[in-house]
This record gives sequence, C-alpha cells and structure tokens, in this order.
Amino acid sequence: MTNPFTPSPHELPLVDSMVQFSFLIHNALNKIGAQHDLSIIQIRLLGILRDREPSMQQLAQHLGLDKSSITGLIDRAQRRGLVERVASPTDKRGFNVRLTSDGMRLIEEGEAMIEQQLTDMAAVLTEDQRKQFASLATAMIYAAQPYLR
Amino acid sequence: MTNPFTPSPHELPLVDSMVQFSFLIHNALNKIGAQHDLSIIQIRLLGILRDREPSMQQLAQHLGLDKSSITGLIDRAQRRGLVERVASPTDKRGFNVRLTSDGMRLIEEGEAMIEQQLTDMAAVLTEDQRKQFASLATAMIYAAQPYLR
DNA sequence: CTCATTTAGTTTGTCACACAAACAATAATA
DNA sequence: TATTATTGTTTGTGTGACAAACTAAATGAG
Repeated sequence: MTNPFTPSPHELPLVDSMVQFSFLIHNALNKIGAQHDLSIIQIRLLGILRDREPSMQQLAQHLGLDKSSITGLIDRAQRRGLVERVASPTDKRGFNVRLTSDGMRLIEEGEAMIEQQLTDMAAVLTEDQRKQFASLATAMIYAAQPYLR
Repeated sequence: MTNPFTPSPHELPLVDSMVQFSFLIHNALNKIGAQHDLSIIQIRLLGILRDREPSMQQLAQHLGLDKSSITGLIDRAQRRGLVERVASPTDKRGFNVRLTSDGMRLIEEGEAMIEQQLTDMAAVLTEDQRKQFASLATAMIYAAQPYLR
C-alpha cells in the first residue's frame, strides 16, 4: 500500500512520458556537463573518441553534423587541450582526431558521473523494473535505428 | 520465437538505454520541429503558451532560462507572428505573452505530429508493454522532479 | 600519364540560442 | 518620500549549426 504522505502521482500518458523522460535525461546530462564546462555535443564528441581516432569526415557522420560544424567543434576542444589533430598517414589532406590524456581524464570523470546520476534516478525502480525498462527502451531504440544493431 | 532474419539486438545496459532513448526522442522532436522551422525550445515555448498567458519572468521560470534569453526568444517568435506581447493590466513594466492564432495552429499541428511519431515508435511494444513503459518512466520523472506532481 | 573530377577540410557569412552585466522604468517598502 | 527591488531590454561574448565558396590533395577516365 502506498504511503499516504507521498501520494502516487497520476500516470503520464505514453507520449508525455516519453517526452518528459527524454528531457529529464537531457537536463541531467546538461548539468553534469556544465560542471566540467562541457556541452552535450562535447560529451558526445569525447565519448566517441574514447575508443576511436576518426577523421573529421567520420566524426561528422558519427555526430550527424555538417563537416563545417566539426571544424569549429574540434577547434574549441583543441584550444582547451582535450583533443588533437593527428596528420593522417595515408592522406595528406586529412587528420585523425585523438583524445589527449586531459581529454581522456575529463570524459572518464564525466561518464562516471553520468553513470552514477542516472543509476540514482533509476533507483526508485526495483531491479526487475530496471531490467524491464532497459529492455523496452532498447526495443524502441533498435526498432527506430536498425543500423545500430 | 524470434524471427532469425531480424535478430534480436543485444540488450543495452540500463544507463545506455536511458541516454540513447533520450537522444532518440530528442532527435525526433528536432526533426518534426525542423519541418515547421521550429527549434525544440520554440516547441516548448508554444506548448507552454497553449494554455497560459505568462509574463516574461514566468516564462523564464517555466523554461529554466535567464530572463535575457526570453527577450530574444519572444522577439523571434513575435517577428514570425506566432506570439504577441500584451501589456500587463497590473504592471506598467510587464507584458504577458500570448499565442496568436497562427501560433496556435502551428503548435497544434506540431503536437499532433509528435503524438503520431512517438506513438509509431512505441508500436513495436505490446499494449501491456507500453503501459509498463509509461509507468516506469513516470515513476522516474516524478521521483526526480517531485515539484511536478 | 595527364586532365578532369571527387574528396577532405577550412573559411566566411549568417542565424539561433544562452548567459552575465549594466541599464531604464516602474513598483514596493521602510 | 526616499530607498530598494523587480521587470524587461540592451550590449557584449561565446557556442553551435548550416550553406556556399574555396584550397589542396587524391582518384579515375582516357
């Protein structure tokens, strides 16, 4: 039986629950990023670079941005010493982008905080419910973006 | 039994499923907005104005933005004829912001598209699963933002 | 092998969005 | 009434995104 002093809120309609949940996570990522002066796009950037050393072009594809947007993104990250441009061994026009050790430290810290904060959010659910949520969300993710599988 | 030609993707870890689901929805909102030349913040703005006529200050609180950000946001929306500033009857310094009929038409269209697109996304789940998802997401939303209830 | 075409990345110009600090006008209060 | 607080705008700064024009290098057709 529910504790009468913390009344159960009414159930959000499906679409509302999807949208509001999305904003909830987005805002959390935003705040965590802000603590390290990182925007969400920068978190995504560093996250990608954790285990890759892509060209500018590949980065544009990963992030779904125009190549001209990548130039500025990398410029700013490089100015802060988080990434570096490494001349491509096979193409004199191109660079590969690599995390610096500072960048690696920062993204590891950030991802740890994300892990903890979102885990905390999900702590209102039981272990079974958390498994269910991951399963349902995964199904929608893969159905919508089949190329991810 | 699963169709061997559409292999079930592996289950995402909880935190990954939360983050990726959030981006999935965010991207969908972005695309739907773009079809009407609306950013996500503008969709949120118009959505708030659907059933309110707040002051600039109240708008800043609703959207979690600085008041100086609201000036520009409303300027742009007003230039497009989506909202109007109405002199406050009680405070000669202030305005209330009101949707125009064009703005109302636009947000109604947009929200209908959001409703449909997200409903489609959730169509890979059974009715029971959709109810479960809404329930689990709602629990996390209200636990994280108790003032919403 | 050479010339035309394509590709990789940058530059330039434009705009939206967000903040902070300074400001003007009005409201509230001591 | 005089001081203080509040409302909203302005100004200045920075990030992020795109498109179009551009440079340099790679590729491919003949």
